[in-house]
Amino acid sequence: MEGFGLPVTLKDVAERAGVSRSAVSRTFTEGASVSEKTRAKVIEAADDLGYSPNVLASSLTTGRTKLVGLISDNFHNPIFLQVFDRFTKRLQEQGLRPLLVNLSGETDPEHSVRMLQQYSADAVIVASSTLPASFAQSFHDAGMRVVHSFGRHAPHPKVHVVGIDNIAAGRLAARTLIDRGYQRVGMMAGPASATSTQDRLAGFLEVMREHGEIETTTSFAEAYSYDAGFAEMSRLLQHRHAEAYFCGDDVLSIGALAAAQKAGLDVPRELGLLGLNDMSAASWKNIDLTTIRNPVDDVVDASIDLVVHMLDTGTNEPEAKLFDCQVIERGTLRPV
Amino acid sequence: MEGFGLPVTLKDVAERAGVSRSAVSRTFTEGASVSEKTRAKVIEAADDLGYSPNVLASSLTTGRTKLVGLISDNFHNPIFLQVFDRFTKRLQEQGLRPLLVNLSGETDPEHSVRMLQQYSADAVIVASSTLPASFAQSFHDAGMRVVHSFGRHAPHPKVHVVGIDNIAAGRLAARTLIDRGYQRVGMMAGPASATSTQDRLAGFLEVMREHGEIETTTSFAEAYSYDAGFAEMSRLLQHRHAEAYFCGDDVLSIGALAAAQKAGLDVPRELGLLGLNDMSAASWKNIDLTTIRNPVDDVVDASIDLVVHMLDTGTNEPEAKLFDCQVIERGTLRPV
DNA sequence: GCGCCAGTTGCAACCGTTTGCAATGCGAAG
DNA sequence: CTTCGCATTGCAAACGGTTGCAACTGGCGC
Repeated sequence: MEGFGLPVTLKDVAERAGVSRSAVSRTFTEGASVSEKTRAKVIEAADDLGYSPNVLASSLTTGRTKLVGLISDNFHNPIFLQVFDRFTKRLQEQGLRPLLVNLSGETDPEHSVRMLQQYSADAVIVASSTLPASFAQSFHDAGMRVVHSFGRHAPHPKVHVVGIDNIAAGRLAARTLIDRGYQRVGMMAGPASATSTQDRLAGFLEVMREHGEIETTTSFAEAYSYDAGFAEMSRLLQHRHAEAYFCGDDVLSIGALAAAQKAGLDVPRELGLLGLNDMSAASWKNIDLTTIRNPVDDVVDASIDLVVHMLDTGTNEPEAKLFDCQVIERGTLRPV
Repeated sequence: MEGFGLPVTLKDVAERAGVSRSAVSRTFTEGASVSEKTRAKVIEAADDLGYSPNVLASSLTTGRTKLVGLISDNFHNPIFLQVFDRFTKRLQEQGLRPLLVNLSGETDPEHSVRMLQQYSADAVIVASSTLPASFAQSFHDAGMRVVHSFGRHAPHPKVHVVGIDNIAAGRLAARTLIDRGYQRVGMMAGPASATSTQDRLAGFLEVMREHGEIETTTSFAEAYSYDAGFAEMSRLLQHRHAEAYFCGDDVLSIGALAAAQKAGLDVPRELGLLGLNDMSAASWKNIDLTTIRNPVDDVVDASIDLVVHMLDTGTNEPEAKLFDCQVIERGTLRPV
């Protein structure tokens, strides 16, 4: 059980155990035909030498690397730390290895496709609530197995999608504000280009249209960030504003909250705020944000299930799994 | 430039270009001898077929995978999202690929060593401020190149270490509190087992010992988390407590801040709080935490420089790079 | 004691690439 | 027109594994 620098190979083990290389290979591959006797000899020799099979070499013939591309463009939103945590843990449990790709600004999939092909990744997980469906689809077109996590449910999807039902979340937000009797409401959305923004807004407006008596306004922050939320809310507060806002997500809400406080408004008495995600900071007592919870763990788990299933069965019938959200009552919205 | 499912190999390109496989290989490897004419033919054929060389296969002969293990046990502290962001970006810029490993509780390196060996990672980055030096060293012992980021500077290190000077940070914290005239100070540290905690505490106490006139106390939170900070500060406030606390890190500080507010204490008038890290939430106006900034970007960049240097030159003379910290003035400490 | 079969084993080819080496072509110098 | 040298090329053997196939083994029933 040593394992020092000098890489020990199949051949070394075979020689020491006095068997053929095939025998060694077979004792390390599930369900291959080896007698208990030789297996024992091999195991012993392997342990002595500190051998562990080279996955990459075996991938050449088996075609499986157990590498899974984990692509995201969201390295600023704290909720994504939870996402990465869960993804990595769960993938590891399945014996899969996350190859992390930081899209950071890049919006063209070509480069990522290329590089994941070079590493013959077994599958790709696109973890982003802002990228369009076409992005994930590029991987599919390149012949890779892919699931889009936190993505949008397209009408005729070519790839697996799992996420939250953003339209339903928008509706839920609207109903939540209505139930609390607000007469003037607004949505302070994220960047208009994000698919999540579009859907949340659509759901929100859909319900509000049924309530003509309630004055409804809409605006867009420049990014899903604290600063953008602060800036946008500061702007809104300069004029006649709504009594309560559904914000695109939690960081946006927190920025908005800070702006409200700075303007001397009492939250929730004078201004209501509703977030989305329920990132851990939302529950901090010095934030205490009422928000719609994003069941991150469920989304991740379902994504991994799909990945594993694809890998096991080879099938690729695109599936869409959308989870519902629920509101978490805290201190930034007045009670019903 | 197609690239559909059916993987296209060196051989395919060679046939289409009417050259040998070696020729193709050579046009894709830096500084190999190929004439412009054949190179052109090869490039064209490759483009037509959508070929990109299989890194894994080539790694077999070259011994380089361009895979870098990125190991962390810190998937809860928001500062680490910044860390991952920077690491992934910078690695990508260098043409390296981060293979993310989530230690999550596991404290034994053996498993990770094994798996990174199986993938013949070119190098390993251990990104953790809590793991002992021995952890990173295991990778060294297994013959891998490794740098420990955010680690502790050991007297005779076997591996590269880059991080912040936690002892100096502790000293700085002490001086900061002293300068502001606090007469009773405390350190609310993180878990005693974390190396960062030990060093910060040591530095803090070192300076305080020179100031016998100032009453100094120490306590440990159970984790580097909001909840632990809240709990520990709540406990402290039940008895006679210090006028100002240096907290183990920012999340701990924020928990402490919440506890202070809940107890009706005015911060900073009745209680001073000093954090460490300067994670992005610290600058939110509704937190506004005075804190010691952790130059995360510098640490990451220096780590990557070391990795690249090791990969280029093969040398492995262990080096320690420690960065200094500075305090960021905000609203949780009274002015000098 | 013989034949049969299922379970083991090793051989050798292959996975997609790199690379040492020898063979080739070519231009320039004599 | 030789000769020489260098740049270019292809062959074939690696790299560390897997796997189809044929040869072998042993145990069993007859």
